This record gives sequence, C-alpha cells and structure tokens, in this order.
Amino acid sequence: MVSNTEENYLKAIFKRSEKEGAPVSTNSISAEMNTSAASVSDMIKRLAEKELVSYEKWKGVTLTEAGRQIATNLIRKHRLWEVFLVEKLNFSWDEVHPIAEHLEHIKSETLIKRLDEYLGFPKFDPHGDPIPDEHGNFTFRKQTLLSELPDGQTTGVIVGVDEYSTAFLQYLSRLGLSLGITIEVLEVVEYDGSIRIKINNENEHVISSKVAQNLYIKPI
Amino acid sequence: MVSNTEENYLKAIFKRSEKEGAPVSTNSISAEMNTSAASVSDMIKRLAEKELVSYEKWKGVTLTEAGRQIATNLIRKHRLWEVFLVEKLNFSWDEVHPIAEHLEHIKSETLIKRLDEYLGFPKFDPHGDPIPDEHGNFTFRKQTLLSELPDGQTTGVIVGVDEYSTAFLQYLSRLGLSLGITIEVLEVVEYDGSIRIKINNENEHVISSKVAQNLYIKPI
DNA sequence: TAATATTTTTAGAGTAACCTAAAAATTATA
DNA sequence: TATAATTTTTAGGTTACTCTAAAAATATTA
Repeated sequence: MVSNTEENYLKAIFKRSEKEGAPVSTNSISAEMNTSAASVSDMIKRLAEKELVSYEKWKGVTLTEAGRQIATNLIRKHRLWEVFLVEKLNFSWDEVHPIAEHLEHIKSETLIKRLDEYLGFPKFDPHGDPIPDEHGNFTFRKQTLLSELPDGQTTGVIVGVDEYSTAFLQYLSRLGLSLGITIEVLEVVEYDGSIRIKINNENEHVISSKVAQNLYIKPI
Repeated sequence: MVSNTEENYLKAIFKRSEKEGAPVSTNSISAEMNTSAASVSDMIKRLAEKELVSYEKWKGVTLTEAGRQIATNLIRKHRLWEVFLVEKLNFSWDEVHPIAEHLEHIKSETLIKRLDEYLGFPKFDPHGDPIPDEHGNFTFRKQTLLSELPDGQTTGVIVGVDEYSTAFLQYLSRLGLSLGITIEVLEVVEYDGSIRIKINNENEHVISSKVAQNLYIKPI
C-alpha cells in the first residue's frame, strides 16, 4: 500500500526529475513539497525501502520504474479529473487544480478507465498539459516558454502554462489569454524583460517577464 | 478542519443514532467503525473538544447540530457520487459503495453543488436510499423490511436494501431482485424464517431470513 | 587548499490515529 | 443486595508524518 503522502512525494520527485534531471536533490523536493529537508530525508528512506526510489546518501534520488509508474498514473488521474470538471461540471480552468489534487488519490483502476472513456479519451487537460496513457507515455509537443522565444521568431499560439494558481490563470483570462490564442511579440524591454504583445492580431498588452516565463507557446 | 477519520466517526455516530437512538454507546460506534472501544473513547474526546458531539463519561454520545451537519453532508456526497458512477460511468449498484466511500471526503462545496445539478438533482441513490439536501433533510418513504412485513400484507415493491456488500447485491441481482421489482410472499417457514416468494408474478424463489432482513419493500 | 557556506542527515520530539492490557464504572444475575 | 459480567475509560505503546536544532558531508570561494 502506498499512502497519499507517499504518492505526493513520488509526484514531486517526478516533476523535479523532468525539470532538473535525475537524481533530484533533497532540497529540490522539499521546495516542491513545502516541507522541511529533514522530512524529505525521512520519507526518502521509506520510499527506498519500498523500492519506489533508488537512493544513496548525499547523492539524491531517482525514481524506480515502479515509482515512475505511480507518479505518472497520479498525473494521469489529476488531468483526467480536470477535464471532467471543466467539460462536464462547467468549472473554469483556474478553479480545477486544487480539487483535482484531491481526486487524483482515489484508488480505483476501473474508475479512471471509465472516466477516460466517458470523456472521450482526451489527450490534453484544460491547461494544455498532455495526459499520459496507462503506461506513463506522454504526447509531446513543440513548445517554448514565451520568455525564451528564439531570435527572429515573433509569433506563436498559446499551448500551455507553467503555473496553476487561481491568481495567475484568472489574470491570463482577464487579458484575454487562453489556449489557442495567437500572440505576436512586438517588443522586449531590455530593462526588466517585460514584453509588449499583440493578441489575436487585435489588442496590445504589456506583460511582465514573470508571466512570460509561465506561458508556453508553439511558434508559427 | 475536520479530518477524514473524524468525518467517518461522525457518520458512524449518525447511522447508529438513527438505528438505536441517541445517545450512542462506545461499543456501538466501535462495531460500526471496526476499531477498538479504546480508540473510540479517544476519538470521542477529540470530537467533543471540537463541539461536534456532546459527551458525558459513561453515558454515550450525541451529535451536535454542527456534527450532524457534517454527517449528513457526507451521506449526501456519498450518494450523489454513487448516482454519478451508475448513471454516467455505467457502474453497477454492487460496485459503487467502496469507491464512493473515498469520494465522499473530497472537500468542495462547489463541486457537490455542480455534481448535483449535473445529475438532475436526484432524490435517491442506486440502492434506493434518499439523498439528503444541503440542510440534511431526507425524503422519507414508507418502507418495511421484508422480514417484518405485517400480517395480512403479502405483496410489495423493492425500494431499498440495508446492506451494501458486493456479495449481497450481486446475489440479489442474480435472483432478479432490484429496485422496483414486485415481490409476493407465498410462505414464511416457521423453522428458520426463510421465505418463499414470487418475483414479478413469475418466478418462485426461496430466500433466507438474513436476506429478508436486508431488503426494504413498500407494501402495495 | 583552507576557510566558509550550503546541503543533507541525524537526533529528539510532537500529533493523530491506532492498538492491548488493566482499571473503573455500570448493568445483570443469583 | 452482593457478586459476576459487561462496558467504558485510562495507561502505555506503535506507526506515519511532521518539525527544529545540531552534526556531518559536500560545494564554493578566497
């Protein structure tokens, strides 16, 4: 049996592995989980006992295949529930993350299979993130952070975000920014990295570099 | 904040109060919860601290209004999720109880409001149990246990069950017994209380007194 | 490379939820 | 009503998870 807490740690390790590569440091996990480094050390030992991670003292942590399976399955469930909440219960994309955070821990393989079917086997969640299949395979898609758009490239379509707080997502909505919207970069301000953009060839806006660092676009 | 465990205790106390009347004994709760009497004593103190139950040593436990509110809301959520699982995800009535046991603890008022709306404000769950409203009011319905059918009465329609195990519900299905089915009592065997019945004016069956003690019917 | 800073682990402790065994109170029975 | 049986509570202990503070190891910088 794997507890909800253990599942959350595995998910955190998976996320950090994707971002920073394995092995993942204790501090990185404690940042992701909002717990002390001491708690992480503790938990890592328990996960290593259960062979969900491999771990050498002072050298960080790597998910085993079993650990990765649990993590990706959790992400799968999280994202399927988010689709359900938006598509069926009319939630908006800025409300669903915290609820899915709980729903993802419901343990029933049949439930998630039926839910997937009921939703028509969606491949992306309401934030544009790919939904992994039962084996933990993700659909990948060309995407760049708006803040890292290569020289010469000025136009792209919003395909995802890298932050899920209500505040951030509501702010995007207020600007008229959502999945599928076209952005053209008119100017990058040297001083603070803020960016002047044209939205859907219509309105102009200035967004901060912090916003640009959390917006994924597909260049066109 | 009320933990999942505390919620489960409140639900257990509510159920036993309905059956046996308040105050509920420690042993009764421990039977309902499958925990030791010592654990119950422990928990009761914590619930009393939080003013979710009122409690005098040696004298049993009564839910406060706040405690009752949590318990009935939990039952509301449980039953709404059961409807969802059966109506939308094509589960059968014998599969949904354990899954709903987890789903009922998801804490979001909005979620349950939207779910209720999405399901068309159902008044009964797949086992025939009434779904309380947000204030904890139940729709009541005339019903008798088949084992307690009054003299003279011989015919009724199945409106509910008093056990939710997969084994019991599957057995009922196999006999052709489900909500809405008409039962006519042909004979009650004195010796062991078993009952010979006619189902929908067609097939005859003999069912044990134990089955009859867990079947609610509305006499017609 | 030696001193300093940072990271990670260990030590020790707290809380929620559980347990068994023993003591205390209540209820049933002779 | 005194004794026995049952119920309930208390005492003391375990596990999962959390923490802070201190020690140990690693990484950085002068």
